[in-house]
Amino acid sequence: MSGKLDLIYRKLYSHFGPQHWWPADTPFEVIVGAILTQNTNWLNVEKAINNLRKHKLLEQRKLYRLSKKRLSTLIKPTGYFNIKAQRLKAFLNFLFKSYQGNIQKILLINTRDLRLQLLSINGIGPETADSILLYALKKPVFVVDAYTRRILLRHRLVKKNASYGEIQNLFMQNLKSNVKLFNEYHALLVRLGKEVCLKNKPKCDICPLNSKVKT
DNA sequence: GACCAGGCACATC
DNA sequence: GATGTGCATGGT
Repeated sequence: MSGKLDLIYRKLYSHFGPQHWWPADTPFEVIVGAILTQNTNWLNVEKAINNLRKHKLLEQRKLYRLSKKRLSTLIKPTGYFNIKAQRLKAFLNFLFKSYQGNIQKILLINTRDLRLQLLSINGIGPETADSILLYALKKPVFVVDAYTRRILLRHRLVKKNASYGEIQNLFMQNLKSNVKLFNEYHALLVRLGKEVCLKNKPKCDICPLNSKVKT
């Protein structure tokens, strides 16, 4: 399997090139985006983030002080705005109550414990926690999302009812543990899912995974 | 107008 | 542990 996952990565990278993830200026902006993008098109997330930026609110202390009501209005374009405002507030409460609002301080915690702490926050599930760990905090954790699952299923690399953890282990046990690799690999799977895997069912004729690696 | 998007919590069986 | 449902906007 390890060779297979390496091969897939090489095919994707040679086909699409680097994806430059995560599109954000600061770790805090990554975290906000990770919560806002739950089951939501990224274009809608950008509108919400730009609303926050425009009002100079894209900073943890400012959002911590902002009312939930006002926050939900600003993030309206993402959909689920009430629940997402609550989830952002839940994360901010965690950040300020446990780490005085200082993201550098949470970097001192070992990755396994930090992941458990993130998962204990209401509104942060496995994908959001892992996105925060990998893309905001640069920890070598593989992110599994709906595209990843769909693509692996399509190519018969996992069984239909595989859990999040099983899929994550598949990558983490068969690839070298490397932030840059995990970053690019997940981004490439999302790119593939958006552009190819959904639009060409069931044969996926133009799927780059069905072609030879370019040399 | 239907369908989908870089999930999650909660209820129920 | 598996399955179903609510949350909601904007693009195709």
